[in-house]
Amino acid sequence: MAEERLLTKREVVAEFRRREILRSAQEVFAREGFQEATMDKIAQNAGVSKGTLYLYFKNKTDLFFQAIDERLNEFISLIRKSLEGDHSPLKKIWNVVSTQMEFFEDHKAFFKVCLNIRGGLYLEHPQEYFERLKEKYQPYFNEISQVVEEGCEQGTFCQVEPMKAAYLLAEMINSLILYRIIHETTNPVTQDEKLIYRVFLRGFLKKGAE
Amino acid sequence: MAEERLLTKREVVAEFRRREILRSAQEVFAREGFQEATMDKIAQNAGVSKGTLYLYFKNKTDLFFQAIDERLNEFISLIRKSLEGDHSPLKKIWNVVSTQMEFFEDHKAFFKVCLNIRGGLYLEHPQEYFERLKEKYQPYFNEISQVVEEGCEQGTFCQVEPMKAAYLLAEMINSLILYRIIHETTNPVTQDEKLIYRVFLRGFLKKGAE
DNA sequence: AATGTATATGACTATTTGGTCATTAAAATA
DNA sequence: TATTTTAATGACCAAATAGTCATATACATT
Repeated sequence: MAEERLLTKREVVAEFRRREILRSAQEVFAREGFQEATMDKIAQNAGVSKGTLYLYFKNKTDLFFQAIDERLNEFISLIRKSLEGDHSPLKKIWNVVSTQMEFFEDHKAFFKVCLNIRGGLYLEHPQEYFERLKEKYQPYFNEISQVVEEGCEQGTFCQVEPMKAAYLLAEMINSLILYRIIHETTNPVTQDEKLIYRVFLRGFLKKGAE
Repeated sequence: MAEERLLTKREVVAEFRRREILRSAQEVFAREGFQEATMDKIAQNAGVSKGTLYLYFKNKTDLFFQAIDERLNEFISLIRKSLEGDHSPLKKIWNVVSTQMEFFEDHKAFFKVCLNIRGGLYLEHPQEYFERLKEKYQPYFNEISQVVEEGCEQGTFCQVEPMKAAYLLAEMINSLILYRIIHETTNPVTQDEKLIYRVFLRGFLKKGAE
């Protein structure tokens, strides 16, 4: 049996603090955006002093991106899981659509933060962070474009630059999430999922396929 | 003949200043985003002192939204013009796609500002401004959804919530503009216009129509 | 030309806030 | 329990910057 040192009380508390700060940061950033979310608010919300934030995170930007990182990992891994196994490209597209729509339906605040980053922050943050995030997001686009490529090879989809198709799909999904947020729609997401699925497929399906 | 008082030198200069400040603001906001664009930078860029900015605009937010307003008007009126006359819904969709893609191809910086607003600023600005902007953008969505509605009535398009179709179209276009920006694509936009047109139409066209 | 009026200026103020650090408290260790 | 090590605190600092206002300048009017 491996010699597993028990965690000291110190380490347990530290881990707990870290998580509590991240949770608090996610909350405040989502609610107020980057600028309005002050370190004081985040600290207060987490029930620690401001100084403590700096024991666990280098600076505000660092905290921000670590807070996002977690959720983004969760999202990416959900998408990955939904593409496991050897389903048809059609089925995989459906899985992406429904996974993403449902995820953001449950995390509207996080969705806003994502838009926020894409639109604004890469003007206002060190390039370095934006690059890292882009890298993080890349697998998502890669997965989709791979599915499209499969579809092309199998002759289900018509010839198209797979990455562009991936962008199109991603934004089509975003558009309806945005629609739901702006119009405060509450009816089931399934309808919207079906709409996107249909439009996307019709757009890319080869005549006669499936 | 109406008694047209000539503008005094004062008034001419004032109008010139106003325009020069707006132009400068558009430039700096587009390049640096809202936060990083300081009033000092804008003033310097316009070749006036900071105090002068406040003679013409209430505050920074006001200047920002007025700067956007102009471009947005230009955009909306281009879209409107492209929809004038009684073309078929198909032709109109094509006009929207090509007008929008070409406009933003020429105004990438402004496109970023738009994303910026949509994503972030409505967390960080007085609600009031966001509402006004939303109102401003509304005609765009109305025009498109009207075209879709026409198409439905004429039996060209299949039944669909027109406003959702409008959102979908708008974001599909955005997605490829974004793609072009991120991948620094320089090949002609026409290809991308065609792609969107095809996907959108296939998605919404009734079987057998056109 | 002299006087009055509107505009421009930029040093200055007030505030906000990210980040620090000397001090205190708590936990590990001997 | 005494001592050492580590973590937490929050008053404090420095920098940035939106917005102001007394002064200076340019224009209009008589």
